[in-house]
Amino acid sequence: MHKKNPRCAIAKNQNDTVEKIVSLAKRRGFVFQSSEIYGGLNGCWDYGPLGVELLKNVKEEWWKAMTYREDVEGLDASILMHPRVWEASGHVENFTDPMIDCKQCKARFRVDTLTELISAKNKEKTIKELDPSVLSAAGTLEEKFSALLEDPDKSIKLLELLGCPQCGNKGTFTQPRKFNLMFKTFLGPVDDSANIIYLRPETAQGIFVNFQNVANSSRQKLPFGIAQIGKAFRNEINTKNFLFRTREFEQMEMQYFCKPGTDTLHYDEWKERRINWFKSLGMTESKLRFHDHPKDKLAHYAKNATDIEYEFPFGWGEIEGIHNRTDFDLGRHQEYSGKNQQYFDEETKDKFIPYIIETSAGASRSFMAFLVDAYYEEEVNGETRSVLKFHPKLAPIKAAILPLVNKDGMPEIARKIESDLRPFIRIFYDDKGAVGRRYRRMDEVGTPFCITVDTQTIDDQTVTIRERDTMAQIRIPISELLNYLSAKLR
RNA sequence: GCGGGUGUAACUCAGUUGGUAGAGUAUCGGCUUCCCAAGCCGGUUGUCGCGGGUUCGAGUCCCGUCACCCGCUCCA
Repeated sequence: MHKKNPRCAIAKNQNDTVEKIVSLAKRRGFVFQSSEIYGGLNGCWDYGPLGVELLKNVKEEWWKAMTYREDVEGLDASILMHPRVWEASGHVENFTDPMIDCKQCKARFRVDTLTELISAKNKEKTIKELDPSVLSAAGTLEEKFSALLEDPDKSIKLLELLGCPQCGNKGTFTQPRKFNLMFKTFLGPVDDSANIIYLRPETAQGIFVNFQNVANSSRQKLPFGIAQIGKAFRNEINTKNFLFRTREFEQMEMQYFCKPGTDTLHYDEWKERRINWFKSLGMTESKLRFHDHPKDKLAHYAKNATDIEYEFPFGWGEIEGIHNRTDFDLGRHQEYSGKNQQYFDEETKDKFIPYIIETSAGASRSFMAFLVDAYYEEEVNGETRSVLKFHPKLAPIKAAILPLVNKDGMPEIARKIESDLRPFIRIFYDDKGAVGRRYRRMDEVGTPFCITVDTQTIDDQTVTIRERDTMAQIRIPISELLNYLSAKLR
């Protein structure tokens, strides 16, 4: 009866759905805007009482699925890392492209690739206008032009003289802006450029640099993985779509180290395991798909890459990436650190740098996908019932305890049940208002079970359990409650 | 970053040509209620996003700014 009808049946359009969820998230304490009383902070969100439970459950299920295995170890690396890490990883080089926009035609250009779009004749003419002495200096026209573009003082004037390659207008460029996606901060109390370090833009590097530590201390042999959950930070140009693109986010990553030649096999295996994880927690299968990266668009480190995408109301969006990173990362860290990152295979007696299969899921994005996927509006007796059909393992509150009326000894029995269950299960006690209203309140926050104490309870020590999705009730003895619920939550 | 839209109670929204801010829902306290947002009585809730300006007077007009949404762009 877990029917998966289109959740937009009542919502007027897709945008309404996100807005309703954002509203519900705030009203019921899932997600608040960061620093809200100060007007908010762009792209930052706080998890409220129910949100933190849902997020914790998502992470816990991931942790169990990924590390309760013989071949995967856990790790929790520091957010701050040695600056050389980000040189080795390629982030320093690749995260700092100055960009300009044409105010006229709205085209955007990377300054470092702008030179390719300008004709030689035009370059010469523009340089002559700006500073004729440059032309007589050594070097090719390309080099001179690029040098001017990179010069912080001269590039501004150069850009004023250049026509936009797309629309031809002059003087329509914005100032060049550096989009450095890594957050900078300072190690130590002195704001000295020598002390610049970064907030990690991904958790992966913390795993790579600990490869030898974990291998040596855990006595693992290839193939094996290292898993980590943690915050990462990217100074995104645009934040967008609620929790989907934020500047601070949480990743759930597992890097699987394997022998070259076996990498494709492991890549395929982890692809299947990872999409099945989302399915096993109730995510609608038709809203999940792989999006394989075309070979010509792969990142510099990858041999193969795919995204697990979820169909959000605003379209398909990546919730997890699975990449074959080859020996790029360990190779680079070996090169930059000077420390050997090879693995010695006892059986074949050969040494090699392991290949890495990466599974990198967004905890915040998964949170949002599970939240959006669970949201339904249903017609019940002419009224709209809004309900979050979370998998019981993910539900923030597992069960509510409701005395049908506040008299005849029912509250006393209900309170006794509450105190018996509370050490084991996240529960909620509610005696306010009509029971129908209480059921609906629990539906709205996704509580899978409601335990109701009624007159019959007083006679025979049984209670009803009302199931969220079907609204059907069964009656069981109070003494069986914990067993019953535990089985359902397992 | 550009363009467009929106910011008024916890939520959804009214608010007239500028004249001391409202509704529904929610929430809280009662009464009533034996199973799906029922009813009755009463109570609480506001930096009108923020800052300036115009004005005797600004939620309303102007400027700036912040945040959110949509589109473009971006997303090693």
